[in-house]
Amino acid sequence: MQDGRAEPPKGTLYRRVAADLREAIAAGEYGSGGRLPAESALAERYGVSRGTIRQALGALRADGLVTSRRGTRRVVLGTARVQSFAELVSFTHWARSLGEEPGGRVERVERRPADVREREQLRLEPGAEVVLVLRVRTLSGRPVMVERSLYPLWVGELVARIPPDAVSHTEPLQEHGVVFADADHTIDLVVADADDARLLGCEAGDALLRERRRSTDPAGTPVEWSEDRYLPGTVAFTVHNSIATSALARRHRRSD
Amino acid sequence: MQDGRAEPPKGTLYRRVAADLREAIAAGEYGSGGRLPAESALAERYGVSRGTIRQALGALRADGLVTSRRGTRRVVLGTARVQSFAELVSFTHWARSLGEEPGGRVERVERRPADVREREQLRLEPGAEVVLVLRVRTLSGRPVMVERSLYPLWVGELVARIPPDAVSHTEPLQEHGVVFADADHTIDLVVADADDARLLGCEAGDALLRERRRSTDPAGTPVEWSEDRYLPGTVAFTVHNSIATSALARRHRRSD
DNA sequence: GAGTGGTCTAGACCACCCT
DNA sequence: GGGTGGTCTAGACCACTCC
Repeated sequence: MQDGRAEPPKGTLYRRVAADLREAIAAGEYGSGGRLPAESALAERYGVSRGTIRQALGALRADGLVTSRRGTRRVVLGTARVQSFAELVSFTHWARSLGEEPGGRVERVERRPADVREREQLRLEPGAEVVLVLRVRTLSGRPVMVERSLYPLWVGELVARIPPDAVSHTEPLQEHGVVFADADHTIDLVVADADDARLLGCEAGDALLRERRRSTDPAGTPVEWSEDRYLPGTVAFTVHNSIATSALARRHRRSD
Repeated sequence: MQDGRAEPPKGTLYRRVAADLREAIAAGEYGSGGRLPAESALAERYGVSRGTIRQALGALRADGLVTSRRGTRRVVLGTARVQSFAELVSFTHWARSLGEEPGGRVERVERRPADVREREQLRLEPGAEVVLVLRVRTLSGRPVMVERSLYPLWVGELVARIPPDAVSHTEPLQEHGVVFADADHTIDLVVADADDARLLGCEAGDALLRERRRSTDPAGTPVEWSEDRYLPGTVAFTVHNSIATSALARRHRRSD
């Protein structure tokens, strides 16, 4: 496709073009702050239509790699490595991508009726039950996070069958056809309770970084509602947004 | 455009269609978890091509309002209100959108040579100077955040000329042609230092929620590098991401 | 005024989901 | 097998930036 770089013919056209452009940008071919070739030039170079080029560039735009503005060529914003969705929803994927050894153990599994709020989050009928799983997660043996996950029964029954010392939970779920496709995240600060302190080896009252996450499958059905609490200094969340597409929001908290 | 709803003919076609669909979803016309009409049906209803419909639906997809999957109709994920980019980058915009009274005062303005890291973030030449502005931000008179912003000289000189008691800084900047178009955010937890404690009225050593943000203008030129520290309980950050487009990332912190 | 990205059209084929 | 969204093409016009 392009001279020096390997280009295995897999995936759709625009994904291959996007991957090629990503590599070129990462290799510094256009420099930081440099200008990309015009869409028409890229279309000719890759032998595809302008629409396909625009699809590829749209992906880079969403990742915050390039600008786009009418009247001028696109400008390289940065070379930031973008993590996959799996690395976001799965602690195990994330840890592995860091070269760290993910671990963990299940502290508690509980099946009980869902309360009003839980039913709303998981879009369940009145009287429906949920499965609560409390886990400690470790990086290379060091506890870094406490995870409280809530599953609808059809998912929870699969989760409950996973061995307590299994490293990954999303992987066995995938094998049973439970796919995570969309997630809403809320990030804020919370104070460690007695459970957190015991499991993480900190003091009750210490501050923890909290991520609450609601995940749905490709059909839009909620499959998980989780609250993760991280020890300070172990994790940071990064987001890119632009005047065109903003997925990040800042929310006020009066109470909760 | 669509019977009941007001539809002023402003903006591009696909934006008008998107706005109309957003309203319909917010009004619960398809229900939560309900299915949208097929693209072809929408194209006919609005009298536009399928491509335009897809552009509109792409915007809703990016906001996490609907799913998209080959073979099935789109499903409504939620009705979440999406905040504008301005509400994210500007404290003032954000506060106003909450119905709160934004306030603040400048504590310190300082012009000095940029160090290596600052030069890298703002993409400046060796020897370049920057302007540092330290501000306290309030909601309805209550201090909630300390902001340390770094500007390249050409922006900093404009900022320095803004009255110290001005509520908004981004608005006067906009009037001088400085537009914020893209931003990278990093969110984590940090411990309050003596300055933070004094300005926010907390204890040194207390935990604060930190957001670091690098913003660029439409041409891709860095215009601001800021570190904001929020009192616990005053703010939460929310993100939507999907297997298709992920702008959020979880990063490991060994040190910083 | 030339060059560039943003928008829009009309049509085609394919991969996938469902029944 | 029928319906659906995903991909791709070829062309057109326009709004904007910059020289």
